[in-house]
Amino acid sequence: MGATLENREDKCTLTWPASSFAGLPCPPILRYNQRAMTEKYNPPEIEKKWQSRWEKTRLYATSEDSDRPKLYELTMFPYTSGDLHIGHWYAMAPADVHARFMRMKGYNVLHPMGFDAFGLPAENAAIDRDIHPHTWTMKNVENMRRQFHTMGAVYDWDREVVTCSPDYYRWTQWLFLKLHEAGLTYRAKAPANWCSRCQTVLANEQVTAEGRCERCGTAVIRKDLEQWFFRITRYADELMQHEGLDWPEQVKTMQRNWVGRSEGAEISFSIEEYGLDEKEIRVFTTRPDTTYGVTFMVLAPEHPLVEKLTSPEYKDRVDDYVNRARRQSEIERLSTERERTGLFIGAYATNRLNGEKVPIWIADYALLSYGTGAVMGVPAHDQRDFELAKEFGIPIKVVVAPDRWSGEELEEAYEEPGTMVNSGPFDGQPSEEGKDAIVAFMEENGYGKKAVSYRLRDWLISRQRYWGAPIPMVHCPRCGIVPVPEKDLPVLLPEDAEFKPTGESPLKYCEPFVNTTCPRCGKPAQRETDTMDTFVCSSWYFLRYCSPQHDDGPFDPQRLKYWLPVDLYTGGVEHATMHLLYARFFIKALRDMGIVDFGESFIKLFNQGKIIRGRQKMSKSRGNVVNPDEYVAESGADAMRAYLMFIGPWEQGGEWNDNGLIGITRWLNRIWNLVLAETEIVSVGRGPCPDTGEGHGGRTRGTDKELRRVTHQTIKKVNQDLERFHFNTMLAALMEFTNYLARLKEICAVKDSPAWKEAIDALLLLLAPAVPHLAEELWERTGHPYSIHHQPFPVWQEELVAEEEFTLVIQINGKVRDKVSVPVSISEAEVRELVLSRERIKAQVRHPIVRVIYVTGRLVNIVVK
RNA sequence: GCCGGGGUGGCGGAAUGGCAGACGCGACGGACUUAAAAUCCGUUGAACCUCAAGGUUCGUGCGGGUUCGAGUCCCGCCCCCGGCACCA
Repeated sequence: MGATLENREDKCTLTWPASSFAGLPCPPILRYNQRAMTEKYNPPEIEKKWQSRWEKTRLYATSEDSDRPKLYELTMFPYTSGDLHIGHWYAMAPADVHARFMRMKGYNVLHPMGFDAFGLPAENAAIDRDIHPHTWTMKNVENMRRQFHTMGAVYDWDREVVTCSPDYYRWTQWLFLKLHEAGLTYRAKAPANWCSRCQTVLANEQVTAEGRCERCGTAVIRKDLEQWFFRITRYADELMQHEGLDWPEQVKTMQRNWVGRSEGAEISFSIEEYGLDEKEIRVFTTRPDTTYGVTFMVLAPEHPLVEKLTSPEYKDRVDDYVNRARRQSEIERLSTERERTGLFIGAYATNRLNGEKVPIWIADYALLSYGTGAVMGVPAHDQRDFELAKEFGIPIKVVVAPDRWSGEELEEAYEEPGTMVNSGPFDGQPSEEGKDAIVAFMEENGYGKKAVSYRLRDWLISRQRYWGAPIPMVHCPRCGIVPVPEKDLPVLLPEDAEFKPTGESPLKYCEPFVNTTCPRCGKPAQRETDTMDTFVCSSWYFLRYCSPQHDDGPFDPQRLKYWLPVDLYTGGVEHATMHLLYARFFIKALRDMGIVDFGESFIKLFNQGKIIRGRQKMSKSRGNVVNPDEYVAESGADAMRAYLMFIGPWEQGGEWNDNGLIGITRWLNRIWNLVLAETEIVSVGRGPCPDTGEGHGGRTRGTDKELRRVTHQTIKKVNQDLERFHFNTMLAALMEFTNYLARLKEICAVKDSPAWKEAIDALLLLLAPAVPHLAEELWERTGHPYSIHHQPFPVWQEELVAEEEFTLVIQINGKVRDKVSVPVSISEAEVRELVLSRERIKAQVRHPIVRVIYVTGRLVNIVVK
């Protein structure tokens, strides 16, 4: 144990605060090997110890009878895909740190966890591995739950929610029935994503960006099936509003764009001459001002009028085109590089504004699901129409003149506002005014009106798959579609269904499930065999956490009233237009039914970034996944938690790097040694800090006063950073504090000083949210009662934070030329005098001084000619 | 194409319009060690001047502007990442 005497002179240059100890008389001290003195920091051991103690003492159990203010902090629950990967840690660990912080700040914090457990991956795994989806899922849940425990989070596991459990999906079904009662569900034929190889319908998420089946790579086609929808479009306008929500601008914008409200007009074109029941083709347009420029009509290939209007000589070609369009997949569409296709169907419609007869075409750029499924073709003022017209020689009629336009042909569609021409009585009007004028005119004459159209479609919730919540409906040959009575819920998912892909819902072939009696007439009937989209399950799970065992309804209203809405919701931005939109719709619908009394569930939303590796997203196929378990076993959960936070700003994500973890591990070791290493051995030459010691700037150095100042500055910084999710800079501040304390300890006998004790206690308390196990262990070892996580978070005293001096930066023409330490109380006049009397400055000010700018407490800038 | 978010040392990243590069990694030098690891101390944006103490110039993707002063604000571009993309 070779203790060495050293000359103190060369060790007194400390870095923080800037040269704090410079100028102190430095007696020689004894160096020693701390590691040899002290028990080693052993993360796996202490983490296991505290995790089990926290659990035994139910440290994180939450209740509703608290006199503290409530705070509901929620992290998006994970899908039960197998195990918790580093991305989950990145989402969960910092959120847990924040929840712990708020707990210590005195809030009654609900920070629950659960599992999104229904869905296709389980079923696919089942098919691949010949294992039941339930078995596969529950095995994953168990594994993920175990992994969550190693993270050391504050989750109250009594509140766990697993969406595939009958206790849960019973209420998913109940909510379906409520939506049904409210008229928010309907059944309609709709195209589904169909993989002809797997013989199955795919969810949108199962179709790759290239329009292929995620599993086998076959191009997905569309197949019409009777499906259930939720009328989310009824809430389109409200979903675009985010009043009172503290959400990222990006998400709000994405949702607004997704809903895609367009204002315009619905205009009717006459087809009376064909003697059909339908006398008109209705179109939606945002440009009623261009109605005089219509030179053709376009119907979506699937439009019901196509069959009725097609003249016999065009029938074969039209059928062919329609069939091709139906089969067309996204990939084919993209590969055609926007080449316009279309076909004249041998019929005409009349533009009632000018009496012109225009040919009716079909083209795949007209979508049945948007607007009215029909478009008026105005080639001069819509690029798609323009391309079709050019391709097939349809006339192009300019009705909105660009500036300085003198009748020449257009190179491309002119889509900007202009002056109306070739528009009868409307000639000469600015086109923007013409919009209203023309709609008003049409309205008077009964063939047009103002209209709004949305990009948002109703939510297709049917899945022709096994592993989901059964839709609680019965098909009765006599009574039609009849809802299952509430008392008969849940409609249990049968365990023994054959879930191999056959192209139809697996439940269809499960006779004991299908065959039932009609709840209305009591005669034999069949159950609905589709299951619900998993997004239905996740649209209300945050309500269930309030009272997960409640069996009188989806939640206990009293407890819901206590906890909801969620104060802080964190998760990935990828859910902006799916889960978050669905959940908002659900809550608005429940509000309108009087089931809840609020219309938004997530007051503040925060999106963390993604963690990548090798500049790429982590994925099993790339082989770049980081398995957190190995790192936890080696370095500990505390190091993992801290490292993930230290990578960079939470909202930006970042790259995983093993070396970064090393730095954190070293730091945690330094904390361990700082707090625990015995100091008695270091006795030679060691004396009390010179409490009245004067630094070179007349400032006291290495004193209790300074120690307390640094302590309180750190407390302030950590509080403010945690408040704003600035975990990386919070850790940097704690590292600086640790470094400062370690140096102080080395030169002064600080052990028994109250300021030192305050500093170490504060350090541990500030560390508690980020590295809960280490903080708890050191808290115990420094003689405090269990548990540090019941302690209040340190609060700074502003008067202790204040510096007595500051470094005045002296600039000449904006360039730093000198610095001097001055008391904070210095007046501007004194600054001027001091600065101008300095030799260095005098020497450099060679020209007349124009101005002197003094920024209080910071710098002075001498402006010379 | 449209909508977001970015571009700062060798790397991850700090900086209410006021000392650019905190904190960490890496690298280099030193202490300890038979040696290595670990640990500790120091140096570390670039170029230049100086025996030295120290000093000068340049520097936050590019080009302009505002300002006493710009990584930060304004205008015009370039590049990277993410999302949306025939929505009439």
